[in-house]
Amino acid sequence: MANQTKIALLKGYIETKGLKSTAQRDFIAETFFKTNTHISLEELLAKVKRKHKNIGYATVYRTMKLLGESGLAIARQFGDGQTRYENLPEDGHHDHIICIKCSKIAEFQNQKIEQLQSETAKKLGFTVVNHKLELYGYCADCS
Amino acid sequence: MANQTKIALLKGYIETKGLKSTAQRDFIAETFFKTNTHISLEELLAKVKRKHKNIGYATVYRTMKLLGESGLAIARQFGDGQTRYENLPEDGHHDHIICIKCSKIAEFQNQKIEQLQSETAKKLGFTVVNHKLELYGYCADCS
DNA sequence: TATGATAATGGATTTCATTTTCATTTGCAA
DNA sequence: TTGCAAATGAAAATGAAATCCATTATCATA
Ligand SMILES: [Mn+2]
Ligand SMILES: [Mn+2]
Ligand SMILES: [Zn+2]
Ligand SMILES: [Zn+2]
Repeated sequence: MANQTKIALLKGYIETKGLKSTAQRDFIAETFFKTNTHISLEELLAKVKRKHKNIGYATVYRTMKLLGESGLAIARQFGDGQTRYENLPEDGHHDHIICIKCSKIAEFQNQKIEQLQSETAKKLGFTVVNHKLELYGYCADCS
Repeated sequence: MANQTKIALLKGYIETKGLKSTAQRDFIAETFFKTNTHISLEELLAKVKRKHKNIGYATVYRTMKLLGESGLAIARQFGDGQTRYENLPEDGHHDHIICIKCSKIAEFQNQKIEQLQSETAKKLGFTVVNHKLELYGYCADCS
């Protein structure tokens, strides 16, 4: 999805929620849409501050929360105590494997696992809305 | 595993680490071994304080960290910002499914999922040490 | 049993990520 | 334009967890 499309979707979301579009939100969102990592709020704020020194922590937090709610960003927590956000992947949902030595993050998709999850949940009477699957171990370089 | 066995294992672990056995550690560990939920440190501290008012939260934190390291307790984080601990399951590793309405937690085991995880990791050059799989959704009562 | 080295304790303090507060500014519908 | 609800940003508050430090406990050795 093109970043311009995302910005349009964001404006739509903001409108339906009765919120207001602001220069700060636009700039923070644009800055985020250009990233391609699992970026922390601290890192994103630093990027934002390069052009707009006066934008504060709270606005970045608030904007990213909004992007998360709207489905235009995915919040991730890899156990280091910091929330990270990533852009929507082009090819749908993925999960992560994290190196416990060098913190490298690899992504994977496995339709079979997803299916088994649903089946397992069904047996327990649950309906799955979302899930978190993280593998931790050593990457090729570190093992 | 019997709680007495666990206490013995803990003492062994403490010894090999060059640490010391104390009345507080023993009592905190015993109290924890008697639980059968995913207990938060706050809840555990409350239980501990019923008998020993002067035991502080720092000691509970430290003791549970020790139990986690020794493998006698499993630390869990279900996304509510609090670390929870659970006792070793009798029948080996399990994962969780959490109701996003009533917070009910169900446990499950699925050997096929575990196997697919290893295979997936292998393809990416990783060796899995541990993993986190949590399903979130609605339980039978809440859907 | 006393001693001394070392680890543990617990209350207080600090850290760190995140949230909230609040005075001020901004967006936007009428 | 103007009214006013929403947003902003600096600062303070929050809450979980870690750390500090004076005191206490453990334990091997004398
Ligand atoms: Mn990712
Ligand atoms: Mn469990
Ligand atoms: Zn690595
Ligand atoms: Zn429920």
